[in-house]
Amino acid sequence: MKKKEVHNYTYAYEQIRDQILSGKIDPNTKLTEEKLAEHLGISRTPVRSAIAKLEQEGLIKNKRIFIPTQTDIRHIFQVRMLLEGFAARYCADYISEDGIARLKECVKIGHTGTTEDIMEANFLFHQIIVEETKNLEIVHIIDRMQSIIYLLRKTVVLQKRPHLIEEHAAILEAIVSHDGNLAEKLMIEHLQKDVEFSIHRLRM
Amino acid sequence: MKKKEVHNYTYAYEQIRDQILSGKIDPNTKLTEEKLAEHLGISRTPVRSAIAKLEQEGLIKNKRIFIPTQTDIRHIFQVRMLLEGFAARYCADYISEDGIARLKECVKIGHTGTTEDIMEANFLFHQIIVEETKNLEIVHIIDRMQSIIYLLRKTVVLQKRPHLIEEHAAILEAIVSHDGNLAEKLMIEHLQKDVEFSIHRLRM
DNA sequence: TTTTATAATTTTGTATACTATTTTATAACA
DNA sequence: TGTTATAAAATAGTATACAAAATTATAAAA
Repeated sequence: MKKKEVHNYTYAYEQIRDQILSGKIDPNTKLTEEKLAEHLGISRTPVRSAIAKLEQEGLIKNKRIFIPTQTDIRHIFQVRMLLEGFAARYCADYISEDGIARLKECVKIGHTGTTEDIMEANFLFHQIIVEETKNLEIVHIIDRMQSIIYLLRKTVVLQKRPHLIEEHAAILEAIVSHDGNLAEKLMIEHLQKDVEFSIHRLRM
Repeated sequence: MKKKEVHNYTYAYEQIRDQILSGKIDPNTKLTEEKLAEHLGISRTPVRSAIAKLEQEGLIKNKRIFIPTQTDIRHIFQVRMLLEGFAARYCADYISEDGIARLKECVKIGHTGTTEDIMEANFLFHQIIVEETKNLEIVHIIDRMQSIIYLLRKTVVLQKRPHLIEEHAAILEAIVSHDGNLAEKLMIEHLQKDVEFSIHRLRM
């Protein structure tokens, strides 16, 4: 019988991460350990651990929220194209029935849901494909990039990039019909369009 | 004029990492903060930071040196094949003169050097190709995997996997002759052979 | 006014003490 | 002998104090 009390450093990590990702912390403010600690009602020690982790994940740099350059984004998405392209190809052969059902649901929400729903569904569409590889290393790498990916997802959804959902539908279709080459190709093109649209819209 | 005094947590990180990678710490011992701190002549605080970082890099898990399963290794090398395959393809078009010269040197040492030299040259051969992409995201991902990669490199070099250096030479030749497709294909096959050989030899 | 030097302040890095938790050893029981 | 319960020891998590470093404010000089 294990009571898993959550440690303060986990609490601090999740709180700070979520506040950054949801835009609740102004990107220009300097994140000082003492203020964060005071705000969360804990001491500096667990806050330090949390910041260290967030720095390693690239969300924070020099105690400030990290805002990536155009080049940073292109590099990150190059990695996404390679890993998620592979994942899509893999899915065409090995995806589970449950995976297909969940992907279909994501596409459906993409057509009918609220903005917030669409944000979540877009995240999930990619997440499901990645997780279906059962490769935890890939899952972790994508996970570590979520902060930056979130920025772009916000842009393409809020500013309604054309054909976003149709592209998801096409990728799903390629997977369902076991066409791995096509699934990979479509995934790479899809991510490429996200980058170009976002970089243009964010005026980078 | 900035005097960059190295902090204790950096010192601790490097010391512990190097001791693990060089096999100076028995893989079965439990890494306790206090003993490490005492051994390094510093307090627990910077040691804690160092361990946290090493845990995130996958070198340590649950305060013990992490020994990957066969599946872990296959997953990590799947990522390597994707990223380094891309890197090799990229090099065929864009590698610098200096890069080619350094790769040639690695192949040469592979034929003539001591075991230790060959270890270093093998590391460098891959490292140079990865760095030539100028994609820091890819560089960092590969970097975070070095602990596991090191294990396999040790195996293939010490146990003299056949054709190891010849494969490097073939990859280099494909790069020099600007054949990106071939360079990628050879790199993937090369890594695949490393995995199969090592998993067999390590009896996993 | 701008620039530079110095002082004051803030913030981080480290040590240490204390508490909570986990692990290990010991003893009681089946 | 093996299993479970309890005590003890070891270890990790946290708070806090203080020192070192970085940052900011202030004053003096050009």
